[in-house]
Amino acid sequence: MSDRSRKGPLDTSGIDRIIGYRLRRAQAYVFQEFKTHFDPLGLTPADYSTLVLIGDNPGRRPSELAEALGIQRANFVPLVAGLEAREWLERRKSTSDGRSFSLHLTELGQQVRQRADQVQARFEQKCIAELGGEVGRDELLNLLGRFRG
Amino acid sequence: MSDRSRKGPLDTSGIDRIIGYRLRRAQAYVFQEFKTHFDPLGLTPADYSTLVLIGDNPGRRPSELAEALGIQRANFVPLVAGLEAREWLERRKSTSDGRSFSLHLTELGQQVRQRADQVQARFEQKCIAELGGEVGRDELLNLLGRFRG
DNA sequence: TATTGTTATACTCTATAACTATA
DNA sequence: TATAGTTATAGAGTATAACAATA
Repeated sequence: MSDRSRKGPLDTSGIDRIIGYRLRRAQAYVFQEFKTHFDPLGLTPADYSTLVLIGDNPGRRPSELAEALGIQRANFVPLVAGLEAREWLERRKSTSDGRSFSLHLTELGQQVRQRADQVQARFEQKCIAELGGEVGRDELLNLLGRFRG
Repeated sequence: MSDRSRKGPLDTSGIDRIIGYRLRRAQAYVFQEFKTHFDPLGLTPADYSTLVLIGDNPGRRPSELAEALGIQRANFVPLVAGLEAREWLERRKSTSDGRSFSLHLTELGQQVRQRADQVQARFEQKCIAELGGEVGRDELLNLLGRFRG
């Protein structure tokens, strides 16, 4: 029996206790699954969260939305440009502040959001099943919410 | 009262129910905190997990370790090169397979790992406190482990 | 033929500084 | 002078294809 060819599985107990590492692995897995679900719609995770946030908060400014999403306002620019190019949202010049404008979903954008919400609901059910039911999902969101709180 | 200057906080209830989004936010926060803790040691999150995994599994091949870490073996190359350049690990040519070699922590690498483990233990305590105690930590790791399981 | 480590490359995400036009 | 949106850019992280040496 050669000692080098078959050593059995690796000991991952050390890295498996690192919260940040486990968060990275879980996030990578869920994002990958998310992408396969949303690929037919042509929506990235960032696209979808932006669509939802603007849909729920019409008329807001880019910098407000970027901050709520936890991204730099500079990185929000190409995101908005992409959604605008597909005519899913529109910018309306602010009457009170010439530097700024407000963001709104178009009719088409609202339809896309509705379809995306249905895909999200299906994907959410898959995640909930993996988490062992809605109690597990609620507990996970609760625990994640304790960071930064 | 101008209707545009003060609209109050945004409605984030939509995005806050998206598991992938919440995982991204939590992971970004924990990684950022991790980095501030590990900056004095010159260790990135990937460096530290690699150090731990090799320390717990001396003599393994790069492709085994890369797979266990969930990264491409191509992307593992510069990671190992960086640790080797600092003389924290060494490669020993395999006697049974001329293509491969085994990875081991050097004495210096083991010392660095010990110091890093202490930093990690402190950081872990901070995370546990934010999670409301060890029960919260255990529950979080348990839930994260249900993905991909 | 298949596999190991490697190189090259490209694409995404993220972070920073600086510009412009307004305020 | 300060702020909003924007541009440019650089650095990570990640994914793929292909190559040389070895099996």
